[in-house]
Amino acid sequence: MANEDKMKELDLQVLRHSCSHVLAQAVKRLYPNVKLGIGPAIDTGFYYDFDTETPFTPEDLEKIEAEMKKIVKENLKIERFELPRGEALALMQERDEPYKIELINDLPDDAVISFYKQGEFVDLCAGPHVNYTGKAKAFKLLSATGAYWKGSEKNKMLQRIYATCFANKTDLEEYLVQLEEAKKRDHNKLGRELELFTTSEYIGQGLPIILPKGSRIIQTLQRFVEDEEEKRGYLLTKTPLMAKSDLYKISGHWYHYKENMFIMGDEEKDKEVFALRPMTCPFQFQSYLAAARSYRDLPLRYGETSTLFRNEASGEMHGLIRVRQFTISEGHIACRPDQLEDEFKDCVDLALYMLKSVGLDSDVTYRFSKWDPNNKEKYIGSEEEWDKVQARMKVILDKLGIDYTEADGEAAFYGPKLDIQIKNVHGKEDTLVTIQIDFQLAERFGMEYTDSDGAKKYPYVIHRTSIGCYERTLALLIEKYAGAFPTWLAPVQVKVLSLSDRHNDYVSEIQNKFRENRIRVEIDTRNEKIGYKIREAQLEKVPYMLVVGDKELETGSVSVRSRKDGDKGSMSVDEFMNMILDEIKTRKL
RNA sequence: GCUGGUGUAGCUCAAUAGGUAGAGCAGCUGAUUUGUAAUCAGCAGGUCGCGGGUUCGAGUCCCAUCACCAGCUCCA
Repeated sequence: MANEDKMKELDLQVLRHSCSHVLAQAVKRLYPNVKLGIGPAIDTGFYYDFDTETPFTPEDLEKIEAEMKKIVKENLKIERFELPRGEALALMQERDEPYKIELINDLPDDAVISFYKQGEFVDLCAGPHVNYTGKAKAFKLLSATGAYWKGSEKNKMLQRIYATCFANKTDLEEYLVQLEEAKKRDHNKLGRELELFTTSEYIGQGLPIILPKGSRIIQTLQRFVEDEEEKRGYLLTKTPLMAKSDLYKISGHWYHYKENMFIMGDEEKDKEVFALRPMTCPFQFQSYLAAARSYRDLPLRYGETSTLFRNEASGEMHGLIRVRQFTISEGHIACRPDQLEDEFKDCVDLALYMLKSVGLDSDVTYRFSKWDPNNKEKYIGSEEEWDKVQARMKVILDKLGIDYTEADGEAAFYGPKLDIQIKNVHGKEDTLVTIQIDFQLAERFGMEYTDSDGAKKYPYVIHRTSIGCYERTLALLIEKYAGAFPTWLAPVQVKVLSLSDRHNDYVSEIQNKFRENRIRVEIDTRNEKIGYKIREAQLEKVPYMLVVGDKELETGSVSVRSRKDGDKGSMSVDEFMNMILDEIKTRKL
């Protein structure tokens, strides 16, 4: 980013932060009893949290926005002042702002305590700010939602108002249009419109029904993944979808993951209690345990297209991105310490190859997810072990030369992770691919191998996905391509359109030929005008439409229309077939 | 799980202040045999998410519940 752009970005942050004060001032004017939380600038604008007895309605937002416009018009001077801790607390006491008092008490002893004042409004704030409220001309309130104080569900839920603000009206308008455009790509809307998936209230929340077209895309991805894993020496397993609680007690899931598991039976009453599997690891470990292992057997790479069940809280489900049942390209690699680096690198290589193949490689970021040393009960293993394995992982990551951020408290309960993150159309980030180093579960399960010196040792286990879970990946692909998938992924690759019913036999002939060559083809021989059929195929986002009439019938050709470029003229059936087969084979994006 | 919003035909949406549901598209039937983004006509389609309640009367008001959406928390 150029220096100038950075400055602009910074200016915008300051402006947005000031705009959040204007919002808070407006709220205090209209609802004096409301208590102030915090109001920072964010990527897309800003928010402010308020403690209020009666949540804000959409009508309230309109009133607040009108009041904000007044404050902007009043063009109040924004002034900074500092107070010693005692006086700062007294001021907030006097203004009856309990959350601000808590914030002051949280500040370190040597902190400078600053306030910003505009007209009658005063807020505890580090700043900086613009100098007059008149600068915040281009803003818009977007939504009101609940948000926990200090982000903890143990605390009271405050009311958050989200808004956006730009340097000028043009930028604001542009952003709002962009928001609307993004909504059109939303997989949850588009995926249903394109008949890729649906949901049923009789089946339940977080349990999407993948329709034939969506299934075809997933199948294409799955075949690709399984073939590639086979090439890379993976061993395929088919393990059960459920197990007795005994298994999860060994793995630790029973103690660290129970609230996310679907458990069948009552521990008090039943002799055996079963649970649907939330992860595949303990199952694939049984495969390792099926024979005595030598150092020569390692690495052992197990792969499985694995369906998992996780009992997510009801409010957490989202389209295909967050569901209760999903299928994932799951894999576990047992390896010796000296193999760890190469195996890890191969996992990253595999994931990147997959992402590149579907065109998502430039949309992801990397996160090194570590444990939280202040929250040890969430994890198994000792501090020394965690430090050691995290240090080793860091070395590997640095050698890979990828640009990653570090995140405390994001590790799995059994080990640190490299998470490949992606943002959806609403800007919300999720994990697409994860590669984890597990230094503990092998020992728990007694997964030994005999080393060259005759000693029994435990291998490292890498838990990894190669393309993430298929539901989520499909969702992101829908959004990436706005439903217009590359030909190799498209559920329908060609649609053959007849001009009139005398051409129907020829259409069927072409259909059969394409099917034999595994080109996904549909035909439209309805008694409709060609323009109508084209419009429909175009809205279904089919990559190629073939128009056939008398001319084509006589010469054994087809008239090709591409979704992207329109009419491409005529060519022979074989010529077209070779072209599209090549496009599919090379996975052209 | 929490906060707020939404729920009328397959889809998109109407229904004045509570008086018994309407349109476009899709579907079906018929006519039209069509040359690159919508041919015309007719027909059919709804226990207004589900369950209670208030009322002479509820799509409209109240309660509960389910699902969907945005956000928080949580996560692949």
